[in-house]
Amino acid sequence: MSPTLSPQPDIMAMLEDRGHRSTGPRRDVINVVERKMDSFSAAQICDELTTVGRATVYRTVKLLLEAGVVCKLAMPNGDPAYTLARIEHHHHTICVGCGTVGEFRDATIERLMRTIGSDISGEIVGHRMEFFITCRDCLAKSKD
Amino acid sequence: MSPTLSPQPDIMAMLEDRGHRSTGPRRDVINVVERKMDSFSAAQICDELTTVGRATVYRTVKLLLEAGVVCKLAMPNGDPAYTLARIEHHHHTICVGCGTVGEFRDATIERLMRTIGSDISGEIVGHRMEFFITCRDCLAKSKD
DNA sequence: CGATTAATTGATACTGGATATCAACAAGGT
DNA sequence: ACCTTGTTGATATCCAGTATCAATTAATCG
Repeated sequence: MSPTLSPQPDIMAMLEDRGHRSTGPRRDVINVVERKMDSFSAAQICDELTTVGRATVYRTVKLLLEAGVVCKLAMPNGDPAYTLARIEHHHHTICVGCGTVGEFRDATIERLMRTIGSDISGEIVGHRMEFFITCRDCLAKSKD
Repeated sequence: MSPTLSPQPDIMAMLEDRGHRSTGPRRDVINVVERKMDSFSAAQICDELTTVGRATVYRTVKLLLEAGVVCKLAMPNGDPAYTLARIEHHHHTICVGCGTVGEFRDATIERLMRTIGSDISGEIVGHRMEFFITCRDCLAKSKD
């Protein structure tokens, strides 16, 4: 029915593997998050899930973050947003016009990492990389 | 006396050029920021400058941010931090051990930007890039 | 210099994201 | 069914940052 972009593993099972219990509220949050095709905020989840407490929503999102199921990223203005991670290791493009978030992976970046590693006194343990773009649709719109 | 890392231009003058007035509170904030050799938070400035109101500190930091005098960056845990910008266009390394922030510039990155530009449907208007590292000192410490 | 005008200040209240507290509750093993 | 321990959620709190607005002050003009 839905055009499975990339079949999500059983997210609740992933959390159970990490030692967390399968509870109703958690399944509810996961169900909502799982359907998100674009970025979302924890507050949005709260709004859509009035049955689950605020604290639990934030806690569950945090668990998902730790499990790598979702990514936390920063919009151009710094506001945080979450996205369902569809690609293992990837980076984000964020349209400054409409806020749509895209994922991409580029081997060049990973190669660059290693290059930079040798320029830096210390050991790279991670990175954050976000590209702010004007997407095709917004470019088209801006042309009147 | 102090080993002038790179002679700071008159920051207050830069703000005046941007149409802002030279006021006591602003000069106070700038004086404190100017001396920062590492990253800092707006709250820290407030603590060190009890004579200046919270709102004014935040406002002034924002002006400095807009003028490109300071950079806002995100620590590994997402907490915001500011640093004095010493290099025109650069990226940051943040030590996850001690929180020390470094700046670096790499032509490869700028080249990469262009490469990626062609892979993305839309136009790149900006980017954010941060490297989380374990610095030499912390590496040494961890070796006992 | 002193008057005018518009920017600035700062106390206060507020927003929004997120976490701490803690008593009530439920999951899952025995 | 029972017990232990993880989980929940209402509430309070925290933190970064912004809105408000009357009082103040910088820069300009005469």
